[in-house]
Amino acid sequence: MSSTNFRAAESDFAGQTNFELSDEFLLFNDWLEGDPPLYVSAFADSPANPINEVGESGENISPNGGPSNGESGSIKEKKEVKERVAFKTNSDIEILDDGFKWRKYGKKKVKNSPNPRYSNKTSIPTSQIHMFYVVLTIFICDNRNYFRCSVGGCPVKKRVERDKDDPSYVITTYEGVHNHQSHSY
DNA sequence: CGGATTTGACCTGCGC
DNA sequence: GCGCAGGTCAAATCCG
Repeated sequence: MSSTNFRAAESDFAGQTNFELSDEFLLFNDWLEGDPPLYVSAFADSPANPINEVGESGENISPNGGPSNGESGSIKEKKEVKERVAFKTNSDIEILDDGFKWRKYGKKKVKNSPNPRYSNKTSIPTSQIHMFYVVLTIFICDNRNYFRCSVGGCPVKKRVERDKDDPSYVITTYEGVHNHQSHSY
């Protein structure tokens, strides 16, 4: 499953301009070889290339048709399009080891999530049912976490969140290219 | 004690 | 102009 599917995704993006395969692809490939139960797909996510998801056999399953040729569309020209790679991973854990060291710098609650989950506010007195309800109402949410590569001067950022449509999937979005090798080397 | 994480505040862009 | 949401900052806190 995984690695074949993943390589299909890789080749799918290989022809795109504005898009360069980075070390994460190779590291994820290695990681998948060791953990075959996980399903992983990859898709491009940039203003010029909204979402091109890759199916099991590598075919493009995006409703927008085939992979973009990368030419900039009508999106705001002033906004620089950084290289961005997103991984969709079927996993219970949200923080996957991709061979790089990350420093968390922010967290956001995703509003109106169709798949609400409880936050980690666990110290709720269960005897107080009313309060329990109130607290849950306030804190039901999904979180989006923001990370920066902890290597000084490296511009790479990563964003981790649950898939809105299927909470069993974790979407990890990488932005930029590392200017160094991973710590696993 | 130093590095990592948490979390509320702040900034910015966008739609109405 | 205003409100909202996404993204980032930075002080406080945690933890090895």
